[in-house]
Amino acid sequence: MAKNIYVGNLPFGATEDELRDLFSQHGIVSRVNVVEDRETGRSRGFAFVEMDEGGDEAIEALNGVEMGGRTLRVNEARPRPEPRRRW
DNA sequence: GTTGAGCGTT
Repeated sequence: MAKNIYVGNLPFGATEDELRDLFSQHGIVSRVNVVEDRETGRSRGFAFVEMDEGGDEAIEALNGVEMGGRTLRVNEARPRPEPRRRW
């Protein structure tokens, strides 16, 4: 089962491709999602990375590392707040 | 700068 990871304090210059490449060094990345403001289209400074394998190792290895002058915050993501309706 | 969004079904 995949592990969902939250990555905060991101430099605004960080992209999904960079995150995928970074996390791939510690496991298998199944999905990456940089969160941006839907009204402005600018980065909100955090992202989510889903990993099939090595998620725990990646969190330990990457939490607190510097990227673009910012110290990343990495930990397991919380469940989503919004109760999206499905059909 | 800190815990996601859109489609009208994915």
